[in-house]
Amino acid sequence: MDNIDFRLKEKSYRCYFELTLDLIGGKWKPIILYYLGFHGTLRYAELRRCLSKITERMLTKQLRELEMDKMVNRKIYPQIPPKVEYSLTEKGKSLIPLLNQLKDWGEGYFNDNIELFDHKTLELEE
Amino acid sequence: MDNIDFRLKEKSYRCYFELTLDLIGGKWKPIILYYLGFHGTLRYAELRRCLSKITERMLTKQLRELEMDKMVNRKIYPQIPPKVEYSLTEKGKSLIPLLNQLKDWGEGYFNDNIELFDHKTLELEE
DNA sequence: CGGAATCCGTAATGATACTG
DNA sequence: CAGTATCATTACGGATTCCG
Repeated sequence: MDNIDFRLKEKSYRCYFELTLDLIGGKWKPIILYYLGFHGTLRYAELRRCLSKITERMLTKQLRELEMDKMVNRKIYPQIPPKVEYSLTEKGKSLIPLLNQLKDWGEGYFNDNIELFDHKTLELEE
Repeated sequence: MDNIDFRLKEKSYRCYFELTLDLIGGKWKPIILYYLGFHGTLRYAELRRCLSKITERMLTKQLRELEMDKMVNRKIYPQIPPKVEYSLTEKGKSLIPLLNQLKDWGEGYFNDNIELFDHKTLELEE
């Protein structure tokens, strides 16, 4: 049982960048936000397929935190079998341009150092 | 003894964003890069003070990886007591505008939700 | 289908010495 | 000062079971 209260209350940061990292940093949150931004709306199992290496436990945990922080919406369809859709909130969407810039930066890094990478480094699907 | 070879060789990513995360993601690299960008050049102990909660082991490990990935320069002064200065490479510097945008985003999040934060959340030093 | 709960093993990280 | 080495702790992954 995590705190229902605001997650970040009583935390302390030395600069706004540290706050940003607490909100959207870590191993999984950036890529979850990126794929949600890229696809718009995804069901739980679709999201899981996007992040092929994540475990269900971690995906659920990260989604709950992102939900608490008002970064993602969780829409439950009360039916059997259940259906749950995840999407970005407005706050979450405001992050998309920055995430895309980071993706472009990675592409630039790749092109600038292409001789160092294996030719199978990228299996792009976009 | 880590591999002297290129760290990212033989890895595989589904999109450039995943490559970006492998280069500069994780718990410590973003904030290390941010503070190096903010201050320009920092000695090992100065950097450690910036990231008050990092252990020496983690700081060293992250710096070595960033160095391998050509994100950070490590300049050793052969003297006693030793002196080592860290700074961003050109590739690293190209990231600064994006990191600053992320900082601004965090500031926006804070201002939009200021009633949810404790008044002691930020102890800004900038 | 979308989880939650559990048990267990391993990998990542932390705390605390200690050193050239 | 700038790290290493060692050991302890925690986080995380994997598999399984269960449920509305």
